[in-house]
Amino acid sequence: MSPATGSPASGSGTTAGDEPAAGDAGAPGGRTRAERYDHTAIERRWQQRWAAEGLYRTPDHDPQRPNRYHLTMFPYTSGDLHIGHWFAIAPSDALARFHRMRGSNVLFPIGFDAFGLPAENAAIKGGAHPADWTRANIERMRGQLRSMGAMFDWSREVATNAPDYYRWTQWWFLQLYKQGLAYRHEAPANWCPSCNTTLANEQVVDGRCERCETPVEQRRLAQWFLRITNYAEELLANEQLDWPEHVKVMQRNWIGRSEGAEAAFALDAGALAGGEAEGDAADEPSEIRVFTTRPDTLCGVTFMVLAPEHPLVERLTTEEQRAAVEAYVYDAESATEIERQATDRPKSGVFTGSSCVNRLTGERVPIWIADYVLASYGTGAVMGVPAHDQRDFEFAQQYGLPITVVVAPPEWDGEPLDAAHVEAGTMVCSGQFDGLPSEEAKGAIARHLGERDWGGPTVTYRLRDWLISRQRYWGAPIPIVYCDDCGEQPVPDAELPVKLPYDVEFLPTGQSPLALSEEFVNTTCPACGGAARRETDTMDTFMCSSWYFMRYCDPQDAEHALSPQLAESWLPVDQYTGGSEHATMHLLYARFFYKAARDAGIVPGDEPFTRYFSQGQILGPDGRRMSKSRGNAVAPDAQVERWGADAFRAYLMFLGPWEQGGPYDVDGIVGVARWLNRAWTVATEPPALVDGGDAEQARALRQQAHQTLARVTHDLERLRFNTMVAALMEYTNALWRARESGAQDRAAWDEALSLLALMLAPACPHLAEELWQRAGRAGFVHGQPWPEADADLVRRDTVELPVQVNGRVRERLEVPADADEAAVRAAALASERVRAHIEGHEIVRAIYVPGRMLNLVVK
RNA sequence: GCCGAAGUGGCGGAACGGCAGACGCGGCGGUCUCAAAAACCGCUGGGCUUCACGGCCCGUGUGGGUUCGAAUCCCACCUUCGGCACCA
Repeated sequence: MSPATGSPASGSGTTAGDEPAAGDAGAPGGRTRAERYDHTAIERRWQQRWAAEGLYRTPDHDPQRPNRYHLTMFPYTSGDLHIGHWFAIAPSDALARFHRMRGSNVLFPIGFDAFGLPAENAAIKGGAHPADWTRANIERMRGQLRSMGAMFDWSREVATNAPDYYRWTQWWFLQLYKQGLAYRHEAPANWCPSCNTTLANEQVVDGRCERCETPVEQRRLAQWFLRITNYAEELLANEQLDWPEHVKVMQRNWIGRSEGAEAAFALDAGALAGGEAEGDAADEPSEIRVFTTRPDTLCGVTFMVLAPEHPLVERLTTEEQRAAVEAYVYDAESATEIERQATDRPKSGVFTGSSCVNRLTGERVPIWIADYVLASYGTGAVMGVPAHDQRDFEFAQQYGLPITVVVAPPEWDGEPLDAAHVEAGTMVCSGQFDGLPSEEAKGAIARHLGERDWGGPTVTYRLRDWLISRQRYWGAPIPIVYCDDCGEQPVPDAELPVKLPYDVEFLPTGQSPLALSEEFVNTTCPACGGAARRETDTMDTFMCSSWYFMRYCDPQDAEHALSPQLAESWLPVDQYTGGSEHATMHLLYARFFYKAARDAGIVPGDEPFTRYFSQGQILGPDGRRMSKSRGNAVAPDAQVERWGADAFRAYLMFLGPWEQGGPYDVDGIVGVARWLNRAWTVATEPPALVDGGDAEQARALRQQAHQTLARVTHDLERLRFNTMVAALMEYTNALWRARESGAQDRAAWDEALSLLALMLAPACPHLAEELWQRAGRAGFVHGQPWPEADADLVRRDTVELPVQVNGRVRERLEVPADADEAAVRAAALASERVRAHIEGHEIVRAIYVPGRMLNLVVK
């Protein structure tokens, strides 16, 4: 087995005979016949050599190097790799390489997110089976990924559709089930009529399906949910994570914590109209609970509103109102989410005929239903306080309901309001709470409710439990069996995986395709051995991607999803990179998964991704999202073929700050290509070299090299790839000029070229390797330690110091970097140009920042 | 409506409160060539001025402010992009 980290001895610089003659480029003073920079041959050669020598195989432990886990989001198997993949992966690879050279045993794995709708949709269009389509795509994408020259450890590749992967996805589901975090529940669910499946809340964007933009409807179905809400508070506490602030804010907004109170409104005993049909009085509710962030307004309640889907609606509806209520409920349920959520239409609702009692005041208020109340938030019921909530105000106006002010606006004269007063004020008409500032009354009333068991202070989240059931074929089957006698039963671990059958009519019909397969459905009960039926829904693919980074640590383990030892040695991920479009989906789900795994004692720490960086989005040359239909897509393969992977990688890094993204200018890459050609020429056609050359010139060259090294190192540390490339370009230009200026000191020149290859290694791994090898150095450049910049050389001895008069630059002086103020001031006053501006004025002040500038203030 | 990020040459962008425009694209002029491409060399924010070297003024979305000094910090506004939104 080859050494995993490419120790210097393992791959010697001598090359096999399959390479073009390196020429005698290194010959003293030799300007030999020019050899072109042949990126195609170079890249192919080194990719083969690295693979053959196992350079990037990462051992689980290395006695010399600490483990470090770098991860880039794995691609979906949608077909060809697009430029966005390159933009996401190339800088990540550069970063991983940098940390590897800095001495870590870096794990940088890759795999495929392979289950999900696109495979089925493509299959429906093209006729190929999703499994075959996916396999073909993986094969093609593997080749494209290899063309990047990234340091992936391919021995750890995972694909989420492989039975030995989804076996463990199913195991995770059962693990969560055992932890009480997975449950089946019948409720109205988001339904995409085009994809023919339910969707998680996170997958509904502006009332439309995240994938196909079809307006989402509600359907009442029994579905599997994961209790992500159990972790709402912990997921909210993300301040300490080293993540982009905007992503943390998005997650916090998504979780949406609201502090307030729950209040129970009393129902009359036997008041429920539908009660007799449902049977015993024991389960007859005696109250309606509401959630409010404004307990201070409780005495201003003049009506109660339930969501049309509220479970009590039917029983609260009186005979006289039944027709109207049923018509309203029907309309509300058949409306799309977009229609339901439109805020600009007038409020509507229907009276149920029943009433309830506000226990705080003893007042009786009518119970209405209205579609502005959401069944899925809070308790699905709200107290109507028209004086202090604009929605309730509009509703009260619409239906002539009373408006009672209980929080008096400052200077209020008792006149009726023309809009809700939602700000703070002084309590009125609220009995014992009168006179209190409303902010204080909030807590006082909430506590009052708690003391009497009428509710009390509480916290509500916008976050809903994660709906993971999908009525589609191409996913991991949910490992549950239903038995008439024993009910819902988990499939025993030993029977996993529950295999997804190949031979199934997978066209989506709204019914789960697996339900059509007798062979799949019919099974025996794990508890009693009797006949039973399998769950036929599959899991949301976000389940598969919530733990893939764990599997990379232990990809072949047949006994565990991952072993505790390997979890301990690799997790959590040190550096994660990927797009922030996953802020409230994958990144939130993965955090939830990790916390559940932690509670099960499987993984260390509390968070899966210690540090996360989100790159921006790469756009088409026209500044719009790239897409084939727009005709503005740039194919990476063509760029690689024409310019080489190294040039393409470097150009993607050079475009701008990585977190920003931006348009891809197809013409701009020539600048990078020119740069690499120059680097090639500088390295392969050196100037005349002499031992003991001009000392001053040699020092200047070494200074250039070490100053660049300091910049490049700093830029890599802060993920500023664009300025790293710019620094390398400047350095190459400096070497170019040095080469033109005549003979160079041999030692200085060799060091300068060696540093060039080392500094190129993260961004342009193939060219760096080629130059390293041509310089006759041992081992792979990627096995070398990252060089240390010499502080003495980085420091500048003299600086060009601007001299300002009243803040305007009038002169530039070449002075020693550590010159004292008196010396600089004297030099400044000796300057003709400075004198011209201070003549006839008095110098009242001077500000000197050593090494930066001198400012003379005159009057 | 609420929250967040960003506005700098023709373009992408650089710039610990201290020389605005690094680096690159494009453009202009030149070398090489029969020619073109490639490559290389020089110039390239605007205005005024000088035979010239040079000098002066303006300039980082707009308007104010803090400071010896502001692209950078503060306030208000405008625009663009992203997120959330009948969430009680």
